[in-house]
Amino acid sequence: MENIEIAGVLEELGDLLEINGSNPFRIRAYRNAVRTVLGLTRSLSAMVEAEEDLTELPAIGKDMSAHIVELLETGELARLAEVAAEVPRSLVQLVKLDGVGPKKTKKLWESLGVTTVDELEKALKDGRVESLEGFGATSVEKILTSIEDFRRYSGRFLISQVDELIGPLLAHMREGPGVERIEVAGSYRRRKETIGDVDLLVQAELPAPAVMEHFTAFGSVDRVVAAGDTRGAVVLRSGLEVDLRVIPGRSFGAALHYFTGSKEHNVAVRQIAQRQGLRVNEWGVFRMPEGVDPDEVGKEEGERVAGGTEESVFDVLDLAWVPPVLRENRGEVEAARDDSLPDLVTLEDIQGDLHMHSTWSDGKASVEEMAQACRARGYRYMAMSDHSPALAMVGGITPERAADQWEEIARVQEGLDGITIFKSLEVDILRDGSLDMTDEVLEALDLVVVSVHSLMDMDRVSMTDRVITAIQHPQVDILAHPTGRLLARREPFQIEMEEVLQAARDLNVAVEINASPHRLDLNDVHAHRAKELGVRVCISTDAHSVQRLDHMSYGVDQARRAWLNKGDVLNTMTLKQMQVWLDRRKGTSA
DNA sequence: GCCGTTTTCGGCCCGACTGTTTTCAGTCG
Repeated sequence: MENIEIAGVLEELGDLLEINGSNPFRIRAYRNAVRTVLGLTRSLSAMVEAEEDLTELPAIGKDMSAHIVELLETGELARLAEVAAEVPRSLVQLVKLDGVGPKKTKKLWESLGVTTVDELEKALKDGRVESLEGFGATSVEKILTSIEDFRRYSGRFLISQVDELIGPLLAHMREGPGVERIEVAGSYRRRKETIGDVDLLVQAELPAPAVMEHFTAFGSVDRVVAAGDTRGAVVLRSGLEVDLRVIPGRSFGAALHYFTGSKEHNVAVRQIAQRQGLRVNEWGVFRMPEGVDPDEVGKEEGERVAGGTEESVFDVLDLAWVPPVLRENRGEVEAARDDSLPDLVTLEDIQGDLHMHSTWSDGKASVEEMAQACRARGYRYMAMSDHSPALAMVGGITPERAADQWEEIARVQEGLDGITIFKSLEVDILRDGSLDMTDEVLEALDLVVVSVHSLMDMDRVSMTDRVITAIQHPQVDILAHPTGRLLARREPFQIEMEEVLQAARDLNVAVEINASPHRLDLNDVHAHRAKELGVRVCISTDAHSVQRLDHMSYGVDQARRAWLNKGDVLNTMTLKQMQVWLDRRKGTSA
């Protein structure tokens, strides 16, 4: 059983316990355990196999550990069956609807016998819900809308989609009356791969009803969800929800920190504050007078000690300012305290792009157009890495055509100075781990990228063997999009990434962070693990057009979320260093 | 259910908005 499936079972059990009215802290314990499991780079199955003590993992205690072992051994969980005997499992779907939580779910089920979204829809339409205590005509309408949305946009938005969608909104808000400053917080500011909704912060003197009016009047607003004094929410026609908070200047930094999250990061920061007798909320940092119970006083009670800027919030807690990409409570708070935060790689550090396509396979631009575009981006080198012939549908390059392409590359190179074009191919990894190209051609290439494009439903052991066999080929330099995932479309294939990364380290092969916003593969957890193991990470766009070369920034964001610094990233090397690296095996085998 | 500079029991982050139960519970982030 895969980690993601184990996390799914624990999450479902947590949801059911919540509907059943269990201790809220027990529910939180399940949520925390799910988070830990999803963040692992190794499969729990392998860890249990190696007789490792799972309770060493954060948020995994005696019970969780036993649950995991039981799931691995039997594929089932007796505790889940027990709870499911009391609470129908389908109810977890209801809790996921906007405006419906565990309490209302329980009420709907106990009073009306509703157990599924379809049954709920029926009950909403025939008036049975409206007559229930705690519900009314308005909530019926709201829930019906959530059901519609749930069916229409059952997903999150890619960060690149959000970039496109909110540009016009930001421009609109900048023209708003009394708007002094505007920032996007939340997972967007943390540069996560996908975004659930957008958190917009506007600095203005309160009260500021004109700001809220201006916000809800934006042209692309489909409907207004909420519109209070300081908080509003709208859904755009694209289905993207945008939350707006209006914040006075004295609190803007505290609010920016609070709404940037993550939730887990905020909890960790609050705990530190608590130990220092300070209270942190979105309005500022406050020192509480002796003997005053924070629960008994107002939100801005006590002596304000910080809040205008984000820096001031960290500073008063004796923490270094933490880049938003690191705020996931994965050690950044401790690092901020010890002043040991990483010096993260930046887009300016990138010296070249080592994975792209041209019209020789399925790209839209010629070799020359791609080369010109790379030079215009200030790169010193690039790899022209079209597909190998296994991808017949995209016109992969056969051994016979390879020489023709090299001629063209040589011709383009002659007319270009300041950038070096590496002869390359993105070679398919075949079923048995062999490469879809003759050794002769592979040896003639400057740089070899390999990747999996077929038979993605192999079992984990076979897929892991397949990929490791492939990178053992002495000509391989980079393993591209190592898990094959397509965000919001295709799950990663099953592979034991820990073993692959260790093999890459031993073989001195780099692994890719594919910068396409549809892939961002490796993910942050795996890329961080690569760094820990000393595996070189390469950030590449896999661009199929000139414009998509600009996706590099998404890849850099992903690398930053993985704590990578310049030295961890292959394509921050100078041309000279890169040429030495590409020759690395000649030195060792001689 | 987890965890320990608050340490094996007792605590676990905090506030806004909405609708409806006219004083607050539920939901959300």
